[in-house]
Amino acid sequence: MGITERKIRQKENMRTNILAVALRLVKDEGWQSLSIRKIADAIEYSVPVIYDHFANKEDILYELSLDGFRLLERTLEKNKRNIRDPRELLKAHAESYWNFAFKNPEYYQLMYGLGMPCSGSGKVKPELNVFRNHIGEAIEKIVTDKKSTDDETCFKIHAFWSVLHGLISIMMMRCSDIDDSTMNKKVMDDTVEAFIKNL
Amino acid sequence: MGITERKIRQKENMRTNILAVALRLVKDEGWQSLSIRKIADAIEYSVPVIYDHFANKEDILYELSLDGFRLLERTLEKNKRNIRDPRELLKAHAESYWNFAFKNPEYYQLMYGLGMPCSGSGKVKPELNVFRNHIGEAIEKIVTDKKSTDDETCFKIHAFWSVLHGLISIMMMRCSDIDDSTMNKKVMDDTVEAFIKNL
DNA sequence: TACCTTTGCTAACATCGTTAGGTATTTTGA
DNA sequence: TCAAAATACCTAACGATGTTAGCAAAGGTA
Repeated sequence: MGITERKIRQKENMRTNILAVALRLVKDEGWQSLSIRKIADAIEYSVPVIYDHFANKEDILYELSLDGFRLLERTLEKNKRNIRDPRELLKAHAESYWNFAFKNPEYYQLMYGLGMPCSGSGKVKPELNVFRNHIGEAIEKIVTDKKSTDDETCFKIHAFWSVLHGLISIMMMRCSDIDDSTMNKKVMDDTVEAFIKNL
Repeated sequence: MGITERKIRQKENMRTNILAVALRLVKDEGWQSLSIRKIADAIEYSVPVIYDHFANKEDILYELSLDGFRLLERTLEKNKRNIRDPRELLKAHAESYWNFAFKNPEYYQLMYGLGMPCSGSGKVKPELNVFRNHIGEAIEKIVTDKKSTDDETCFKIHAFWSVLHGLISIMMMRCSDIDDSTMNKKVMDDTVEAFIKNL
């Protein structure tokens, strides 16, 4: 039954093609101007075809955001494989997180609903825990040597995530402010440094 | 010429009325469902009247966000009047900032473009400096006693702002996560405490 | 009275997400 | 092999959006 398999492959191709085209449009023109009709145009099919593969526009955006999480997770996992010292690992994670955000601002904005349509009512994304899992793991390794309760560790993870996310999202919304661009990076480095010392 | 003055007053009334009605709609139904036509309906005028007072929808949202900044600034100024010890003042500012965000989530989301339409391409808001000005002032007072460069102070301000904003926006997007609601507050308190000690 | 500005409206345009319904084409089952 | 069922794909529409053109009535001014 090679024929049906080819059909399934074609169907999946269509799906990934829609996502790829959507991402391209977003990178070129921003979230605000992404429309179903533009996607249909770009894949050279009529509009309803898109609804054979996705329930609605939000679904497409959601799926794209999952791609973003997967991409981020891959880089964090690479750190984990390559770096054994937990403090160095934590620093590398922070750096990777930062770089991911500014190399893929479209992804980051979508993943965390920055300046996005309908992010408030969207599904809760379990992938938000990517950060908690990886950064958390590194922090826990550092902390186990010391005398810290689980709660305290959890707080540290949360605080750490917040600084990073705060710095990134504040910088993203003031992107015209070039002065801040070097400063933000330094603030992050300093904060990470201070954090690790205080663990 | 009392007549023309009355007319001007009426015009301003219309303007503030539009803003008030828009805010009400937003609080009731969320940003996503705010529309010019709904506003027109609520003020009992036809749609084009709104465009006599605002250039476009984004302009209305922008103006609303300025109201948010003013509201926040007022509470910070009240702190400044009432609290003299800079460390206590800084703690109070953080608390006020936090409370403002969760008492007025619509405002906060609009001010910082969380899950909002077209926030990316909007004007740069000089009012973003509200935080820098007030929190910065408190931090500087604490720091002047010590040996710190201006740059270091600036970094501290930025880092402090980032933790707060990060905690708030992360909590806002995971609003279903009730467990986090108490934790976040504690993380903030702890972080503020740690920050002040490290200044 | 004649003119002009203001005030407000109706109606339209273009775009959006989404869906109903139809027409070929292909696959399936007897 | 031939009818039936499923698939692939389209056109056309619905309702809602932001925005604007153009017109009518009202009020002030000369």
